[in-house]
Amino acid sequence: MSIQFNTKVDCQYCPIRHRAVCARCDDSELEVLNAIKTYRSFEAGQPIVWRGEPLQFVASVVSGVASLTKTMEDGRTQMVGLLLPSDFIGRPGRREIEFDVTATTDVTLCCFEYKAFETLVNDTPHLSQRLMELALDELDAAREWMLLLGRKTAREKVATFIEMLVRRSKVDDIEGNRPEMALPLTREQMANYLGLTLETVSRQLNALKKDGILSFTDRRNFNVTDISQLHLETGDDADGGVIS
Amino acid sequence: MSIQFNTKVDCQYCPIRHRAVCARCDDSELEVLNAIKTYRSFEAGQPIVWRGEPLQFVASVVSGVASLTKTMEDGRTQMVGLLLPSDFIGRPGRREIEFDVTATTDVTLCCFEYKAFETLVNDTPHLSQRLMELALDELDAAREWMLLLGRKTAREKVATFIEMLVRRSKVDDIEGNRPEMALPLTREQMANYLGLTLETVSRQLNALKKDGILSFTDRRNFNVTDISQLHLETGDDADGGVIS
DNA sequence: CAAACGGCTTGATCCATATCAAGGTTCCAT
DNA sequence: ATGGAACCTTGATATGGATCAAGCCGTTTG
Repeated sequence: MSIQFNTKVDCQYCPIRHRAVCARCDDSELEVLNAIKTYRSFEAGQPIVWRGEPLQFVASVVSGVASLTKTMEDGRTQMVGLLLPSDFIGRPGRREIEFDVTATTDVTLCCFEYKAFETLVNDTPHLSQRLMELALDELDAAREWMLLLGRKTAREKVATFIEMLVRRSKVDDIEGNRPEMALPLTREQMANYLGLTLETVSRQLNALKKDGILSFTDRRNFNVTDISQLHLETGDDADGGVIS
Repeated sequence: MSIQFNTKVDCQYCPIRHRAVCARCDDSELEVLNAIKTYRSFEAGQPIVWRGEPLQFVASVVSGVASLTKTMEDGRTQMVGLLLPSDFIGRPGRREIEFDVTATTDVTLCCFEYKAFETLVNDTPHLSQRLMELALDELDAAREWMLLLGRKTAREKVATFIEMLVRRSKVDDIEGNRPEMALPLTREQMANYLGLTLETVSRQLNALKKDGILSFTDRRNFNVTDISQLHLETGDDADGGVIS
């Protein structure tokens, strides 16, 4: 099965309304976006955009996870970004990108035709400001990841990745319990994100499990059993840790 | 000696006029910038901004090289950016940064008081557009570096660094000869940029010299003797190589 | 001028992670 | 239900780069 064109949800009920590129838009601006947007779905594993291919659309991730990857001639691969719900694909003035975008889980995108969106951005400070914020957030994230790739140990890398997943999908229930979470990536994809091999990722995940920091219900679903210890394992500043 | 406040150069004669944040500005916009700008110099090794400290000014690098570094509690350090002439320090809406900015050579900055600049950006699309371009360029560079840090060998890392220096300081003379260049970083700083140790950097530089790719007049000054071989050593796509 | 210091090189050794290899589990297609 | 493919685990071994160590060079300091 190929790309799905789905029924679109009204912006007012959209789960990413307050974090996506439209976050600052008022009701009338939202109406314009609502009119031109289309939804598309991609199954896990499907390519969304190839490197160098001119973008037909820009989009917000509504649900699911997509990855940005760079590949060397000999096959070495580095993931350079992970797109979670509310993250944005595409930038004004850049019709081409120099990495591949792939759905790593089933993904639904809220798409805008490239040219129409660009025009809209020029007329809508609320959009262009938010786009700048999103770009700067990504820049911060990329630099944080440079520290991880260049200086952290395998254990620190894996712990940091898990902690990031927890932070980005903050949906503790009322009690503050952490519901079970799913790893959105295979061991190999995690390895490509963390600059490791899949064997090392597997060993480190099992080490964190053995040390009582994570528990697994199966290979993809886990709970964080000791969040403050997890934080200590990331190598990041001691203070950032939240005892919950 | 501390920070120097220098006489400022008129924008019309400014060496970074066409690449810096002001690149798209017209004459009248330039006049406004000219009126509010100040020059400051920092000696090699001096801090420019500390992590977490509220920015007093934003600035373009006019000459010299500055670095952005992140440091872990135990002292592990990763350089997350290298600012060469025309690069910009500071972003609208972000009064604090989470890395240190340091002069690695003697540096001259073209500074704008934070609040005044922010106001100007809001009223000047030529500025805000250019600021977005610069941010996206940095994002591209950061992602390129993620590939380097996560997947390249020590030799590829060093070759990539040298090639980047050559590319960014493109000033071949009329014959296309490459004049002697200076390394703007110590071995230790290069190591922190490349995710290596200083010993490994030293060994790889000497290996490139032994293989006839670089030649050194002293420890800091070198020539590229085989630019196409240098490119091959970077591990990047075969086509990007320019035979000059 | 000597001494101290920062930056760099070079050699010897070590070790974290890669690589190689084999087998297990889950899920899907026939 | 059977076979196969994708994914994951685990063990044995190899290795690139880190670490430890010593000494050199050039420059600054006393």
